[in-house]
Amino acid sequence: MNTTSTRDMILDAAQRIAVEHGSGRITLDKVALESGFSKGGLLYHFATKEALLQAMLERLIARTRTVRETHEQTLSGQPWSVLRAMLAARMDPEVLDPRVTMAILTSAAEQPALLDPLRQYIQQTRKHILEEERESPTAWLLWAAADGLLFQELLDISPVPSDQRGLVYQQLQRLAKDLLK
Amino acid sequence: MNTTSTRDMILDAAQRIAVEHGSGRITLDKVALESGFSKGGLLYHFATKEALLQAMLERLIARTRTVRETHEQTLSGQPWSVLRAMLAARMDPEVLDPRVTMAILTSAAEQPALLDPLRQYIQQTRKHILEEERESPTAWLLWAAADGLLFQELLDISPVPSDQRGLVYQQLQRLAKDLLK
DNA sequence: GCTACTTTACCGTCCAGTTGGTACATTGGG
DNA sequence: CCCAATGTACCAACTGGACGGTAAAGTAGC
Repeated sequence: MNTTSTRDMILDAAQRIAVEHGSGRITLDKVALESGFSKGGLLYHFATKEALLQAMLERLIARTRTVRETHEQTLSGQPWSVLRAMLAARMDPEVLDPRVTMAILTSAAEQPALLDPLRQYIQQTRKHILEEERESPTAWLLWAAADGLLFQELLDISPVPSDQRGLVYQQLQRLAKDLLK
Repeated sequence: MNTTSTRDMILDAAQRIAVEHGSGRITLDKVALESGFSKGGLLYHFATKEALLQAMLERLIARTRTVRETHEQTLSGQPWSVLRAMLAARMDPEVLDPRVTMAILTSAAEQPALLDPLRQYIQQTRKHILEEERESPTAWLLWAAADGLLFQELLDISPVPSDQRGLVYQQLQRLAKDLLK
């Protein structure tokens, strides 16, 4: 069926818009223009703009999950392999373009339900972690640190000059290895 | 001059809008209604909507700075007192209502320059920290963790159930004390 | 009557979603 | 095997409301 591919073409266009228009607002008209379809065409495949954004988010989550699972295999057997794989996946620039993330987030401010798939994924990951490790405030703190680094990047509000951010990230990995046993 | 107080009344109204309307979009019409002034009245005091949001942000920063300085006095003499004071100020719910923060952030997605005052404050704080301590990736990581906790709260994407988040915050304070010496 | 402040009425633009189609493929009854 | 009925994919034009901003006309205090 050609349908899936059309939907993907539209989502690709939406992502390109997010990237090109500086993480600003995604509009249906812009996506229509960029994708080569008419607005009516878009709305045939995604009933509302929210549905389109949700599909974008879901695709992003699916890709993140895949990358994480790859890292999990590398780390399997080691303590906290799931959390550490998640942290590693976060750094993969292929998956999580900050500008795309930002575009979804701004829409989420007006439509909190938009992030429901993300919340579900987060809870799955939490459960997955707790299946092999005990509760640990430190672990959740490191998770928050990873989120913080992402958002600092998104908003360009990092206290650290860009050429030194790699060190901070390495420190995150190191602490994950040392603090959690 | 009465101007200052009127400006503050308008900013208060804008914050109330941010809180009541679920961190969604702040509009001039809503702020006008809430403040009791007409829209023309608002625009006399703030030339554009962006100026209004910027003023909101600046007031927020000023308040955060005050709270931080109070904590600094308590911690003065101890290592990393500035960073630790900053982390402590972050926890103060009086200052940083997540919904107000979110409202500013969503506007910032379209107007990146809006956050310039914040970026300036961040760099000041960084400098202030480096005046008494050496570079430390761990310190910046803890800062990122504090940011991450805030954003998780904003977007309701914390992996930790709300009744256990206090433990994570405590862990942040504890690590700041133990890891940095 | 000048200055600081405030209002009312209005404008232009942006944008999600609707309407009423067209073109082409699929299918089932005779 | 033909063709009418039905479904799928897509489009161009339009609608209506939200929203940022403007213009001109007040009004109150000095």
